[in-house]
Amino acid sequence: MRYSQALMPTLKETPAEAEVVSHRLMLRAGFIRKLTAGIYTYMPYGLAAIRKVENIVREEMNRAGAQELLMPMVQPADLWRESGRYEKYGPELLRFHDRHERESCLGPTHEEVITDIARKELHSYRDLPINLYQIQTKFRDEIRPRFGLMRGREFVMKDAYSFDVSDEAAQVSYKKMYEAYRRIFIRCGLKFRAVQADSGAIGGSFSHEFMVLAATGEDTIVICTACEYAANVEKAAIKPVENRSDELEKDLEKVETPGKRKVTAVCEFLGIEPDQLVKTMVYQADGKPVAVLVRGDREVEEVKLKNLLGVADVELAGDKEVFDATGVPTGYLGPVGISIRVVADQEVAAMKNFYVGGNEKNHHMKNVNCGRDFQPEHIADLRQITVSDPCPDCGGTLELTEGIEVGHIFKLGTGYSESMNAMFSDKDGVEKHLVMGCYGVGVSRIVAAAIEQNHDENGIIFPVPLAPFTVILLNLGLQDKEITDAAEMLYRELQDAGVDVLLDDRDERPGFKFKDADLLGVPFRVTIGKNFVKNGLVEVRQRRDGVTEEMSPSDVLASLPAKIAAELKN
RNA sequence: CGGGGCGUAGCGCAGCCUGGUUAGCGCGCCUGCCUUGGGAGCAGGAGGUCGGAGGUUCGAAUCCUCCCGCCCCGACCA
Repeated sequence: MRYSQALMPTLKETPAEAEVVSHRLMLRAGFIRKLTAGIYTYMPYGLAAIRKVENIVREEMNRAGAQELLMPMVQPADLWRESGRYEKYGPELLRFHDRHERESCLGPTHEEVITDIARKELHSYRDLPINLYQIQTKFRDEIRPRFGLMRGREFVMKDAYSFDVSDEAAQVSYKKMYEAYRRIFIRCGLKFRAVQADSGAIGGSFSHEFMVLAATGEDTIVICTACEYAANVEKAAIKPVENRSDELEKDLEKVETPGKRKVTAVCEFLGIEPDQLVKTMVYQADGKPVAVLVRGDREVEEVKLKNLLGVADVELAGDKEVFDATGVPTGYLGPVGISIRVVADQEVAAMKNFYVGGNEKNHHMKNVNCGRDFQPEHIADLRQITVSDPCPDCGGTLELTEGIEVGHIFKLGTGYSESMNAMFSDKDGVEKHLVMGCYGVGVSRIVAAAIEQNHDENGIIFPVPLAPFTVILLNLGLQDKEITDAAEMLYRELQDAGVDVLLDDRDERPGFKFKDADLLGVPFRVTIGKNFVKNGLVEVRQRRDGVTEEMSPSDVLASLPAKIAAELKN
């Protein structure tokens, strides 16, 4: 590509809308331009990066034995009614009517369509196992799109679906995808972790997320420093508390706590520590109030709560909702004699003689005991894990870190094949439900994540496998025939050697070209200038470490393509 | 949807509080000269429904009302 003919509009200044590094750099380097909230045009250079990721994903999916197909984006509502998700999916599913008033939606994911294909085309155990995938633009009407390509409403996703004869066979398919995903993210040059995850709205029984480690990540993950354990905090199970303290249960007492509503204020006033107090949080679980008990210094993990209650949505209730449901102002709520459902974190059940709200303004209770003074409907793991908790697997020390979810794999089981009646005949002639798995990669998000992980103050530093151009060739002597001839020749020769090369033949000053080369993040920069006229040498500089060498154009040709090929191998 | 913030030239911003006649600055863009190894310099030039609608006023970018859009924090998720 000749820079003089390319639409790669770089910006010196950062548009005000961008907050995170990848978004800022993608705007500055001319990757993307926003059309409206969460919806972007992929400009030529940005699209080239996306294509690089797509190709890696495609190669690894094919290597794992999956087959590519392409499903429709516009889907009939009736299909979604069959799976029960038309009602369940929520407002992320963009619904609309076509000209014949037929209800339709834009595909946020494709379990329904692929299951429809499966029930029509897969009839025998002989057709199985099979794994079908596509790389496609998805639309999810996110509540709050943000961070550029990190969370857009339109985004490029690879989604794959496996079909098996049994749970055991599905486990094999799942493992294959797990391995394929590891290879994909390694080849993309990303630092990542596979973590145990909640299976969320897609449904299913077992799942892993692939997290790129980066401070701007929207997820928090726990990693064990001693063993292989790693999990999303939403999922990270906390070990049950073994033995309850053998302290004697004391008599229940009411104490005055005028104006003290927050845990810290109550503790300070009563001269106690937060771990002697139990807070009562009211949640709306699918619209119905539930009181959730956790120790004063703990946080409720809403995903665990949601799973325990088996509801689609939980939301912390507002002051008014709390008062309407219980007749008690927030801050003084407690489980003793409360009228709404109560669930307790397992830790609460093991505590003795603790403090809770008195269910009366300006009052708390002391010497409260679970089982004696109140009986929760469930006692379960409901709080968020912390670094002071032991590893659920080995008891070792945990670390917390932020991650960007770039892949998610699920064992779906037979949920969809049952609701949509997708069957096959087994060896013994018995009709059975297909056992499914589904596997997603956020292709456009990978580009954003890669930039989050690979940049400096001057711009992007592309890993070679993702770089739209691996070499940028700077002609610093446009007026000088000798320099220009050498640049043109090297440009052709590098292209012939299969290198993605960008020739900067723009009539700009050297500093300008250097800045753009850095901003674009091209891994290798070859500069032809004065030194070529003097002694026939060009400069080769690596973007990542700034290592610079002088050599003849023929040496460039002899060494660079091989070097690049080595980086691509992995 | 709840909370916070912002809409003035392609981009980044000032002006608004305290209304006043041709609405400024930097970058970018166009023309010319000059310059050529880290976003040069000089000269000239183009480019604006001040987000939209209504109102107050002799007069509105500025004050008031409503609407729209965008960004940030939360719930959602590849």
